[in-house]
Amino acid sequence: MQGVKTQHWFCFFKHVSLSTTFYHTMNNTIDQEELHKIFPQFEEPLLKEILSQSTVKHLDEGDEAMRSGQYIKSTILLLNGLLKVYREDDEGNEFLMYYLEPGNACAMSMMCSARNEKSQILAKAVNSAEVLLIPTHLSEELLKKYNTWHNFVIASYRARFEELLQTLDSIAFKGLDERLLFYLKRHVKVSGKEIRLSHQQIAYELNSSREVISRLLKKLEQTGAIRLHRNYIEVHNLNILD
Amino acid sequence: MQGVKTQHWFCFFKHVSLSTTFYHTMNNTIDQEELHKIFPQFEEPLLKEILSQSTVKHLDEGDEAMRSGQYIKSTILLLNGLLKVYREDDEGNEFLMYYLEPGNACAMSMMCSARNEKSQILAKAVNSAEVLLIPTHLSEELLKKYNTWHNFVIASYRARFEELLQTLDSIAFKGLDERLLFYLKRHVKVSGKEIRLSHQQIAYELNSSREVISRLLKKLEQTGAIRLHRNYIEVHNLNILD
DNA sequence: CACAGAGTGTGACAACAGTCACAGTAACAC
DNA sequence: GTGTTACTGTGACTGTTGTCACACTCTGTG
Repeated sequence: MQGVKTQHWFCFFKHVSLSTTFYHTMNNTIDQEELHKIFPQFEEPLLKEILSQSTVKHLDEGDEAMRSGQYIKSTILLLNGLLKVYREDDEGNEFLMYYLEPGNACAMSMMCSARNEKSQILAKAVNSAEVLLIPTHLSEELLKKYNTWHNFVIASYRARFEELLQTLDSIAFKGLDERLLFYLKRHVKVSGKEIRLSHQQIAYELNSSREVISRLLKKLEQTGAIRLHRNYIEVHNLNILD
Repeated sequence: MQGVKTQHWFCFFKHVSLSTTFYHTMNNTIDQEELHKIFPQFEEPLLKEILSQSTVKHLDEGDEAMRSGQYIKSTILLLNGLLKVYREDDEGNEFLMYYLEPGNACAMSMMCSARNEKSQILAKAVNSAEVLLIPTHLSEELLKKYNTWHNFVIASYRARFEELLQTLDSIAFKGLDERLLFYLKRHVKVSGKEIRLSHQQIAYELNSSREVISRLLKKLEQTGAIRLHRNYIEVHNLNILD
């Protein structure tokens, strides 16, 4: 099992970028106007303060924005691209908790950096992505100074908590078939109806095995909800069975 | 199944209080000194502000501090007693997410009240308990005014998030045997080595069935980790298998 | 073209957890 | 005491998921 996973690891993002090929600035800077587009709720002085003290970090496909056990010293905001956030156990198993989209903040980074503690999760870039790193001390200052920022932080906590609860629901109460459906729906929401993943990759993110996922996908195809191809799934209508 | 659960529901807290019979003030007030003992990190002016505008609510065994779908208009702090926090699905299944102990805050209540949204979880009093209800507007004020309060809120978010992640781990990665062990350990931590629960009640909190739990407990007894009695489990050493 | 490697399909089997039926036992009311 | 009820134990069975073995297909490479 571990062998399969390791093998899988290296090819994991091979096909993901084929469909999501939007381009972005390769230089590690961002101007106020761009930032405003991503965070329209932030007022000008807040944007200025953020820009003056933060750094932009570029992530390539598959790069880890934060990993288990790592000390976090910044609040992480996603500028563009897509991050997948995983939970992993001691044996190297992982499963997907939720996605982060542009304009989202990583709740764990806020919590960890505020208390100078270790990360408990793993965040990986699906495609090329850029994150904004806001040093802890600034983030703390902003909290007192800007209501907007404070609300943003609280909202982020809540949003992530709720997504986590949804994931928990699907694991605790649902069979693998429904979990797969939930997974596909979420994938469609962030990446569109062409899912360019192998069955192995999906199995991996659901902490299951390829054969089982293949069988369930086959069943789904028979309902007409999806169409299977090599390395890619065409989604027609996932709400058929609701 | 539903029938069993309903039946079970009414007798759920029957035996819980036998072992945990500490007593507390029955009048719905609390003075500054008491509050300081529970929240030693809060400075005097903060305690005074909290006391001046908050109310104490008494909960009897089994009362719900918050339930799914309810609008939350206060931040909930636990003064004494013990709360169990559950997640429930649409079919009435529930499982235990974590406990709240005196000095803890309900993270969901903070998030919900701040945004005037509905609760997504269910919190029940294990034994008699008292909670402090802090109106939303005060909680918001305190956030800007007191660093201590702000840190407390952030710490609460983080603590609850981490406990949730632990629960998630045990569901996602572990078999029922290990989940049971995890459940028992946590129970011992908050309520001591005499677990006054029926197998049915445990099954319910793990979203499993009585027979399965009985079997697993039997196996555990054979290792010497526990000793089974009617309506109560005597814990010897749960770390034997680690 | 042949070949290698990744991806997919499939049948057989094992393990685990949930369900059912029923028996036995402790606690309690009468 | 009897009877009732809740709690516990147990064997048989089922369904779902994970595992293994292997065949087949697609794609890219030399």
